[in-house]
Amino acid sequence: MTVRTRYAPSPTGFLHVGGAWMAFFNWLFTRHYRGQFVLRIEDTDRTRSTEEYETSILEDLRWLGVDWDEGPDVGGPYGPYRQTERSRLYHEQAQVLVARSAAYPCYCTPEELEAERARAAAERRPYRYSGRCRELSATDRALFEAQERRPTLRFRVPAAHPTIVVEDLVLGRVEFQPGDLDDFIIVRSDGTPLYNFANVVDDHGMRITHIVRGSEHLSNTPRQFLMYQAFGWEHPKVAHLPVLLGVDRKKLSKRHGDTAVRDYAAQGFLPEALVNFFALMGWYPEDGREVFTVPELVERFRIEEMGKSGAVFDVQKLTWLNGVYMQQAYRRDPDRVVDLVVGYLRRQGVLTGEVTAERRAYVARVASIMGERLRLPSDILVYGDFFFSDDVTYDPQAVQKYFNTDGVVKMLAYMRQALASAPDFTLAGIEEAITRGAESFGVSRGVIIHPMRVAITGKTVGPGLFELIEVLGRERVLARLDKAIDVAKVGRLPSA
RNA sequence: GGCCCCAUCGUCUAGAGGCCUAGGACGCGGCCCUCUCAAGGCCGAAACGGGGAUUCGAAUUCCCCUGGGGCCA
Repeated sequence: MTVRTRYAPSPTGFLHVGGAWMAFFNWLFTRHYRGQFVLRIEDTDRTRSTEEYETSILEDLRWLGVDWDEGPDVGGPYGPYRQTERSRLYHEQAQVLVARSAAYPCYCTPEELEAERARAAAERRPYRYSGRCRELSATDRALFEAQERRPTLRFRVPAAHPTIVVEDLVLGRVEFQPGDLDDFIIVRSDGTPLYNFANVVDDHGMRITHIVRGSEHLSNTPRQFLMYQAFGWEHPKVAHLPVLLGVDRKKLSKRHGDTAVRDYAAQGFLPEALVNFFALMGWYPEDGREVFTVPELVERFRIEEMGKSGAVFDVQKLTWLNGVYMQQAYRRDPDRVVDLVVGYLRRQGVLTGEVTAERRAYVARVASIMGERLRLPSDILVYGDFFFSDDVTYDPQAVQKYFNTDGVVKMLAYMRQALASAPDFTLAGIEEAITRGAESFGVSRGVIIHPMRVAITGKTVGPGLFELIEVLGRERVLARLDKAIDVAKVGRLPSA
């Protein structure tokens, strides 16, 4: 039997990392079994659903590398793949249930139901719909209709039904007592289907064999199983995955800051890092390895090994993993990393206008000497803002520490001349000049290097000094040394 | 309120009765390396929510409690 699964987002916002995580595991499970993955758009909330969001969700899924075999954009044999285009099906299937007396119209008004609920609360017993419309006669119905009451459709939970057993692929066996269920509504009085019901119709209609979804749907499962039974359909196998949590251990939501996949994309997180990180939230291979290619994940993933408890989305670990993938990406395709960095610098307004080949080559050189420091494109500015602005910002602590020593001015002036007259301004030439400088002052190179770094970059951290001097070029380095000498003469920042 | 799910270091987790003085990773601290930072190497702090029960022996099984989450209302 071919495995068929689905991911069914509502196009009411951008793809969320929680949703992406769920989509990814559905996809991973499906690909592991060489199955078919269906994308269904649950756009019944017409007030909040938009085409733009739908498009963006498809884009973001593709960006992550999650592809589908059937969906609203590619079609397929079991369409349509948008719920709004399937209303006729829900209506037809509802009538099937009514015809079988598995569902019935309920004319109770919200006020009447509220009264029932209040009474239950007063008597301190759990509220369940009384079932007063269960056995309405034709006359009763005619009477209600005459009052222009618009009925909802309720599913008739079979009396004396045996325990409903859910064999969950992740949670194991979970039992539900039918007596705890009341006759639930499947179609609203305005004729629109409820989530649970539409889901059953869609999943069966789309020949879904395995439902992989969030654990918030576990409680819906017995109701859905009952509906499958009433239809005479075999229910799909189910797997309920935990929900992703924010740092406060609450379900991840927009309150937790950046949660949209495109926010992460915009920050320069790589899809392969994100996807690898997703895999690690809820599943670990037996050998404890953490870095995996997607094909490896597809091969090794087993849904039975999924964790049952909710995982906190830890950006720090994601960032670390992104660094791992950045290095790999740089080794394989430096242009890709340069593109990311250029994109970041443009968004930051550091690069403006057309990025010429020359400008790009400069960024590429900066990126190359950044090495492992580049975990995210933004690290280019964390460690190398001075590459993109001649107006160096001096770190006060750095000035304090390295410009207060006696002889710094003299030493910087000396080195300025040494670099000005260095026969060749290559890495070797620069290193030689500095080494000679240290010798003539009778100090170790570090004594010279630290103040020079502060003088040229304004900070104490960053790429190797020789490299950075070479990339900056003689002219700019000399200008910065001149300026720094003025600063060092005062020994502190000019009070500005 | 009823029902259901979950529970190991700050975080992601390994662990399916003895291999656990509870392992790894991120993060954190220290040392080494080193022109700084990062990377790398070494070291360290850091967890089985509580209580019963079963067993020669429990992180691992069962029960209760607590805490968190969800569905229905």
